[in-house]
Amino acid sequence: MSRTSTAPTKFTHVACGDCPIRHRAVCARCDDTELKQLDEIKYYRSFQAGQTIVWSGDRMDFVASVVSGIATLTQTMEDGRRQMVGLLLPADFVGRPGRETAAYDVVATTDLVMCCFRKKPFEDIMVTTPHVGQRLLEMTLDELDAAREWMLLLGRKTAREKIASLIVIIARRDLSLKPGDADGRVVVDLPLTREAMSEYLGLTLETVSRQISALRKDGIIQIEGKRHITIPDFDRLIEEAGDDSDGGFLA
Amino acid sequence: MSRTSTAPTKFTHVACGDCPIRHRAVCARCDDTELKQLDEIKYYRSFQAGQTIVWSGDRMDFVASVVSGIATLTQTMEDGRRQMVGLLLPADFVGRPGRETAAYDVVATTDLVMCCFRKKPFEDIMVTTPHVGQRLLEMTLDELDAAREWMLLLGRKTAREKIASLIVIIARRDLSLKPGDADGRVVVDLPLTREAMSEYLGLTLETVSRQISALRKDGIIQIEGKRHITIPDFDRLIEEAGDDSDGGFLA
DNA sequence: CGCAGAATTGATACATCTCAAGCTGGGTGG
DNA sequence: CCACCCAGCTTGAGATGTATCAATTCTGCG
Repeated sequence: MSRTSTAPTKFTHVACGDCPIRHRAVCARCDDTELKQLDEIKYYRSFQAGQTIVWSGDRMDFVASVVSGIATLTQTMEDGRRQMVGLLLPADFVGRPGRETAAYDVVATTDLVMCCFRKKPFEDIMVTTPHVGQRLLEMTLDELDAAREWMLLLGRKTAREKIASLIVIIARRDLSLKPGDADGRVVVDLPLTREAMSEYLGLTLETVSRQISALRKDGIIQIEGKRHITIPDFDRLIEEAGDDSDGGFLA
Repeated sequence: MSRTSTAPTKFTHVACGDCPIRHRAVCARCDDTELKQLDEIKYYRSFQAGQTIVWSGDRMDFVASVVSGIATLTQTMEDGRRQMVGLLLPADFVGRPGRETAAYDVVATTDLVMCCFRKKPFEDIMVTTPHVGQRLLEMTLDELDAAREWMLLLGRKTAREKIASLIVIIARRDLSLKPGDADGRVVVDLPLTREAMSEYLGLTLETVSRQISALRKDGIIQIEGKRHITIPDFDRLIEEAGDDSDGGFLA
């Protein structure tokens, strides 16, 4: 259980007011009183890249927000086939109030910090104060929309479109944080291994690799190292993704 | 706009107390006062099988519950590829509070009756009373779970497993209404055409047809007409679906 | 009866998977 | 400090599952 190379930033107990995800997480709408209630039942946990946080079927006595880092939700079939069903970025919520056991494996893809709430008291807060439940509904509806977009990708897109779509999704999330020039050149670092991408996209790792190479050969993307991608023409990539073009970039 | 063959049951204005979905829909937890508020902003609409209720991108000034019949949510790509992303049964909710335009096509698969609420007043009720939002959160979390199961199907299952899974899903929903003998012989009527099944499963219509024939030849299912299916051994079908066996039948 | 929509079946093409062999870069121990 | 090692990745060749294109065959209904 010793720490490897990069020690994750230590959050022993950050005041909610100073929290980096204060305005986007499940607590976004809370007033000072509510925040204080949450503060009393919260604790931080850190995980190393690659670590499995929860196994599907495990008893889970907390819910949590991702503070920093990236985690995935994955389903596994008996014979080992795996499908990612959630990609959790900072501010995203993990766990389901009212459920005893985890429905999916939760894995830290990078070093990760989570703000955990003991489940029972969290459920109580949800009943007594409106803002947590309201925000959670909003976030869950967003996740459902994302899941449905993902279903279109899994059911109908070609391998090349899937790869292009994934890069677009990651690039957009990056752009939503640091503005950058809307249309032209875009630079992204993939936070996923080829294997994790294949689990996201419902492909094999080899097909992922081949299609990335193909996009590179066609000049749609440029690659340095394994993970660092430059997109010379973002609109061109969006076309490759097969998405309804209309943008929705700022919507 | 004339009525065809089977005229749907007419619900001009049913008292909420007598509503067939009273205890399962978004209003399930409402007390009499809340119910009365909803009653004031509701109206019924009927649709014929095959009719498109909403087009993706349309302005949508209501949200609704399915009262009877079946509807689908579908996404369409520019070149016409289509993926179903939602299958709505009685009590299921349509629309998203706080959103202006529809994100998906909504199509009546059978004759259909919906209980519609004007959006703005509905949103007001959600803010002022807790029970509607709480129930909607619960339902949305259930839908998200279903979507994630669906993603595993789309991303990792074979055509045969997809067909078997779909029959299991439909059979379970039927069983959850009328009890029936838990394990043995099960009888189902498919509420979907082969084409609708193909849109659900991310397959072509021809592959759906072939795999149904294959399951029939292997004795996993028996078919009378196009839609009526008998499952002599439900556990056998579940195996074919590739699902984690543990059941979860009554959970 | 005969039509039209729905479904089945066949032959072939093709995208992706599978199995297998190398490559690459960064960390480690000698 | 260098050689090795190994996880992550790339590339190749061939197998295979599903899509595509094209006839038929059903079935309910006018």
